[in-house]
Amino acid sequence: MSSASIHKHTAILDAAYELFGSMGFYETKMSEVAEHAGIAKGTVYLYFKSKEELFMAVTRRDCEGFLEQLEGKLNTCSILTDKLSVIAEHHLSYYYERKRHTNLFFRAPNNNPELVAYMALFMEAYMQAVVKVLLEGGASEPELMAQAYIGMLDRLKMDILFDPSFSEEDASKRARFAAGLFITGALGNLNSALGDLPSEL
Amino acid sequence: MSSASIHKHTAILDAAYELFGSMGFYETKMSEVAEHAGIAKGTVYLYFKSKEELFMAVTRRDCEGFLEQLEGKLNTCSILTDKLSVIAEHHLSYYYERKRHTNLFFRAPNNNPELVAYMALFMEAYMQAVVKVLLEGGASEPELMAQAYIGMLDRLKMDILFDPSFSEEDASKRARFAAGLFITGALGNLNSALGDLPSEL
Amino acid sequence: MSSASIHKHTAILDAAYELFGSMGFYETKMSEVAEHAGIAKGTVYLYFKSKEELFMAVTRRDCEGFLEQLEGKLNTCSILTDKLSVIAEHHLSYYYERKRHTNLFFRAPNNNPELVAYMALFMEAYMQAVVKVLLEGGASEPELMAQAYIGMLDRLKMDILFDPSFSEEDASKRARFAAGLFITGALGNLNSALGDLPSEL
Amino acid sequence: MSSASIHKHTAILDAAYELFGSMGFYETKMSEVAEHAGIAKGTVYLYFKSKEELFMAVTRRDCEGFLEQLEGKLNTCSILTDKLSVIAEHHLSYYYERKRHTNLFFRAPNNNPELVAYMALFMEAYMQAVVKVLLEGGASEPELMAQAYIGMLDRLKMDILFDPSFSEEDASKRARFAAGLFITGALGNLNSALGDLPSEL
DNA sequence: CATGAATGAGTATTCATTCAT
DNA sequence: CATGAATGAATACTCATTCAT
Repeated sequence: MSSASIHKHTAILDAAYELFGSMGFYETKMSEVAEHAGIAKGTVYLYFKSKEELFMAVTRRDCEGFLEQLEGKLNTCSILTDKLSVIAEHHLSYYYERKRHTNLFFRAPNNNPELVAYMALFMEAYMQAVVKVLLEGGASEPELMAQAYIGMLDRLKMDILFDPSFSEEDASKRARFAAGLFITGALGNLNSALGDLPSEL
Repeated sequence: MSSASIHKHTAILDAAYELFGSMGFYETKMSEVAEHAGIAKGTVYLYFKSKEELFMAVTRRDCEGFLEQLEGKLNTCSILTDKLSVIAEHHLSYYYERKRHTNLFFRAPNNNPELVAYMALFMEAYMQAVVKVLLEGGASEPELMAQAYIGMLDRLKMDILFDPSFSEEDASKRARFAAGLFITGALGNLNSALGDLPSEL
Repeated sequence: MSSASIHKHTAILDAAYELFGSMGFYETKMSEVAEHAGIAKGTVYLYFKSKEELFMAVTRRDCEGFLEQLEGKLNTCSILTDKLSVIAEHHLSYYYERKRHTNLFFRAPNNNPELVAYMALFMEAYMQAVVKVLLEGGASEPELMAQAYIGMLDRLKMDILFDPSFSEEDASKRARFAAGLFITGALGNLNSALGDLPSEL
Repeated sequence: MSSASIHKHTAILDAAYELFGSMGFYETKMSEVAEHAGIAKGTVYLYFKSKEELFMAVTRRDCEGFLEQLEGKLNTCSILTDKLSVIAEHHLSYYYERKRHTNLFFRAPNNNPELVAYMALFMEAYMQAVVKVLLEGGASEPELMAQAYIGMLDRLKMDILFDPSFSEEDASKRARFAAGLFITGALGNLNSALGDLPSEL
């Protein structure tokens, strides 16, 4: 692929990310993607053979970016708790930067097995990244714990997406809260009523 | 509304729930809904004035059912930890029963402000139900903690939706795990490396 | 037909006249006609077997009223010029009263042979009424002259329909103008250039 | 616009003129227009963005043709009476050629302000063309006289439209009759009863 | 006679995709 | 490689009419 080709390929992905992310799959028109990318409608099909494939490519690029950035950040620290904090900060700041593009995930095409499969792979990869950290801490049931941690983060990101007044600082504060809660649990935060806590929990 | 009318109203909602839930909004045709409900196409429009309004009605009925069932279950126990377990069990079992209908949430229509507003209300109501429980335990920052707990549960439900071999018993086990992790945190589960835990967390 | 029936029959015609006249055939809904008439949708069909038949009935009643009123007015005078004035005044005042209901004529149903035939009959009857007057004056080619006179009047009524500021007095003035022009021609109104008028005209 | 585009544009207008003219707006289907034009349904929308816009374009082309031809014919003669004859001949021959397409005017779409506005403009332009001729003859009240003349012609054309046996020669004869009547009035044609003609007429 | 719930035929319009240039 | 004119499948919604009550 020539350098001009690569440039055009990227331009299409950028335009598609912008539109799919803000409008969703069904409300985005291929002609708009072409227009945004500054090329002709037919040209899009020289690079991506269908709208669904283009959506897949956009999703893939975004997810890979998420994981690569996470790896990079995790490599900057060695202590377990720092790593858990890094995960939380990354999750929330990533979505903070993408608050205008949430429909990439919420409004994906229906009935596309390939996309479902890819999203499962992505979730698995993300989980394994967290599992790896937890295993350094000797966790038992690391996969469930990883899922739980990711879930906490994912829900705590929601206000970021929907509350326009949410600041980057708020996001960061939430990240620290999440890491703390995950590590120490709600116990220390709840009163003595929990003295009744059954031992089997 | 006559009894025949109510019956037809319900039949349409049931058919729409089935189809929206499994195919998503965009891939569900009004003619299919009518056929499933055993009535003529035009009749659907006597009960719901548009496809979007029908989708809203289906969503509303489902969300209200979720909250009502949760309230009912919470009223059967009084101890804080039991309540947290009940929440977890409810969340996971509810989705377990609906594993074939996940697209009701994942593939909703785009650009529908009314739907977005309703989902925000629902999330708020769910969160408040959890907050109420946590306040009995004297929690500080109960809203963030509620969000975090719900997030954990939501992610832990994912395998239920996507893994066909997932059993109801697996769901129940996950619920207990989630409640335990939320209350005591990962600390007890991780090794001494966490002795380094910075105090500000 | 009972008195209640007659009342209902009339109520439907009145409602239909109102709606067909202001909205046109295609933009008027049978359900609206029923609602305006204060009866149920199905009841309309007890009196008129289709929308087209109802439109025919409305048209027929209106045209018959036009002709009957004209006859009545013509009977009040005996001089030829008075009668021509009466025709003109009638034509313009009739449409003046109906300015809100022009679509009864302009927006009739397409492809309805029965309606086309009726309108031809009406025009014929109107023309014959004028012909009868002209014959009293010993006109040759009375039919063409009648058509021409009616045509003049019909066009002169247009401003009435479309110009909201048009007053009843304006309408009356136009009627007198039309009668005068018809009788004496443009000749007296035009300058000597018409001295060149070829004899064969 | 390329030559192929212009050709297609024209083909659509021709097909639409044929169908709107004979069936009326509401009974003409866009798919039929496309079929008549020998193109695909979607292609029509590349040239005209809606059925209403297409109707407007057809109407506009027809009305402009009417006025242009009239101007051309009027320029071929200089004497007032000739010009009045030309107007009459044009009016009647034009509709004679279009006898199969009367519904372009009689069955237009309802509630289209743009169309109503355009038709008003057309009528005004037509009237002004006649007014210009009358002013050369020094007429007072030229606008009312123009309207009256046009009205005469318009009514005299009706038999052309509805009587299949009407010949082009008949049309021409009517045109001469109309011009004569307009200029000299009915007076010479009526008997002495008109001696009573009140002076104010 | 009166009702109004139910029917289902009918159509304008969109937009992903193709392919001749 | 690039274009953009052309295609045609696909679908929500309306409303005249019917008929069981």
